[in-house]
Amino acid sequence: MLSRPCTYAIRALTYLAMQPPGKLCGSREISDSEDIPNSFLCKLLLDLRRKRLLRSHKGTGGGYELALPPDKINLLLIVRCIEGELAFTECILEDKECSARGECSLHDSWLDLRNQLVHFLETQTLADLVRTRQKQQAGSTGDRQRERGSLEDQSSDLSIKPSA
Amino acid sequence: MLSRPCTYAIRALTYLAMQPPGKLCGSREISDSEDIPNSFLCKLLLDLRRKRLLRSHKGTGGGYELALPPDKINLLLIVRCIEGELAFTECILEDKECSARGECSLHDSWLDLRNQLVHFLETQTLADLVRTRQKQQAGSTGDRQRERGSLEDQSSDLSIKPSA
DNA sequence: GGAGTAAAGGATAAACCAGTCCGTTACCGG
DNA sequence: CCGGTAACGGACTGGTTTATCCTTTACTCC
Repeated sequence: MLSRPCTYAIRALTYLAMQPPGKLCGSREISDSEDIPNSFLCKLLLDLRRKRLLRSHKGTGGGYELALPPDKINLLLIVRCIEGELAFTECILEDKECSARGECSLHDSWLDLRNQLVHFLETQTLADLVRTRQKQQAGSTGDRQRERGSLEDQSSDLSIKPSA
Repeated sequence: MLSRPCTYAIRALTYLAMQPPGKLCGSREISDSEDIPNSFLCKLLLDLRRKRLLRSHKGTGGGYELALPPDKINLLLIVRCIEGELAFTECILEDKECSARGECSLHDSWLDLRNQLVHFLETQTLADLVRTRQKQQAGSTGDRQRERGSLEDQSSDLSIKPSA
């Protein structure tokens, strides 16, 4: 449904969204925590930086941080960064685009569904994912995050905007 | 969205659904008409035959025909033949299945959407696709289907409700 | 039964995507 | 300004998907 790189990107960004503002995370930290192949993640992070979804800092103590507040980054944005702008524009039955109506036998009913998918991705933001994750972790073990104390602050914090 | 083999299969079956009952079509005829690589199509047709969606006949005058009336073959059936029974059961963010709730941060909202997709595929039958195609061809050039006369009979037949 | 035709199916090849490697560049602290 | 660190980015690998080739099997017609 979503490509592997896409899911990696979403998970990496979610991880970053859970960090206290200003905190930089190295690619290794992210890939270890999220169980993503490091070298591959680096490429994705590079893409995301080029598309201005995150900022990077080289050298000692460097790393990545979100370039936007988590509630301003929706999944569609991420998917389009990774898959290209044409994600979800092509036809379900042919290779071509056929955005015009009536070009393939499924088109009209399919368009509906696709719009729903796009809308779904558009309304789900990193802030939403962070919230869900925190709920899950609170519900289950809830001890993997203990070393960072900022989770509570953030969940109240996410609806506003930080960042430069 | 749908894999290439899936779209090939759907188009091939749609082609067959447009034939008069009893007519056999060779793999070459189908692949030429639908612009699908012939050798690859043969494999797909074989799969579809094994799953009892179509019947094949060897030898002179042989070929393929649908094993069921077009309004009894929905897209989900076809997709599952080609992709396997587990199509659309996996999670959007992880590799695993996580059909149980709350296992990934997107799960609940995603389930909704996935159910809609499955429902969409389930309600669209070959008969529907044939109808749409015929409308399109009538609208545009409308001369490529002239040699077969049975189109009208079929379309009156198709409007009955399938499902379940 | 033999020639011809068409599906069956295994072996193989090309293309694409996911993932790795490794050298380079840039920044930091001393 | 030097060594360490971490992002950058190109070249490469491996596996899966997509597609082809070719031999075998089965059927029809003569």
